[in-house]
Amino acid sequence: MGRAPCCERSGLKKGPWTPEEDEKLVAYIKKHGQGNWRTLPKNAGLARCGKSCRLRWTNYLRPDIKRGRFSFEEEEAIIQLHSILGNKWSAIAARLPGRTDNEIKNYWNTHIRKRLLRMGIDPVTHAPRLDLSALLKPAAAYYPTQADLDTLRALEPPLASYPDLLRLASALLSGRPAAPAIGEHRQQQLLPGNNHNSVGSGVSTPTSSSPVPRLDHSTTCVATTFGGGGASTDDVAALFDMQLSELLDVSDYML
DNA sequence: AAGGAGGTCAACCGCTATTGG
DNA sequence: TCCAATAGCGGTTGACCTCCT
Repeated sequence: MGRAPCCERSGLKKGPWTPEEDEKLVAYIKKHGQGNWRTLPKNAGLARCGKSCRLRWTNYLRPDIKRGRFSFEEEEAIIQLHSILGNKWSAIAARLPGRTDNEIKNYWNTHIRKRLLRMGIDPVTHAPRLDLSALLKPAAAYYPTQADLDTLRALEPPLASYPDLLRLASALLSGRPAAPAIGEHRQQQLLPGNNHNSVGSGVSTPTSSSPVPRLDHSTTCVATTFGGGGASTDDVAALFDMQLSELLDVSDYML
């Protein structure tokens, strides 16, 4: 597969699109459909390469694009999906109707990533980087102390406001299985094949080679085998991380 | 008021995947 | 099966904007 010569051809315009160019592109696609991006600019009377036209259309001009600030629900979904899919922006975008991969990528890099870092959460692994992470260290993971739970209880807003996290923390303390939590429910909803709001047909499903496959394990398995030695520290960390990120995410919105 | 710093986001770059001859 | 063309993806850049000093 050779490299596409694309924009390197001289005489093709680069940089920001003018309203006139937008008009031409929209009018052409409305009339003829997307078709062949390579020949589209010529047929539409645009001095742009096909790649540039495709990008402009998919990221900006498409009529179904939702513009404006991301809602809390969207942001929450992005964080959850990113913990499952990693930097698969197109796969994440396919699960957020009206949002483009570029928009989500930008939003992640400029907002969410920084906020997670500020909150002490690693945006790549989604693992807590707070002192709370002591709960997840191998030596303490299965037998956290009462002091550890007290730390969680002292959180503002109160941990009691988040029964799922509290339930998991209590399970950590008692060593008994945690009941299915909201994170599990959401993960079931968000995992490929379980989403009914998915748009587009070319959604790639994560494979074993996914960059962040940690949460491919069933959280139910983690929860029910918890305390019985069946769950790895990573599994527990992943589940706890999901709950914690939900807690911290909500608290950030309250600031 | 000026200008420097930092944030935002549209657009580009370079690569891989897919398709079709 | 091979190879070229094309589509699509994730990472990066840079112009523009806002905020701060």
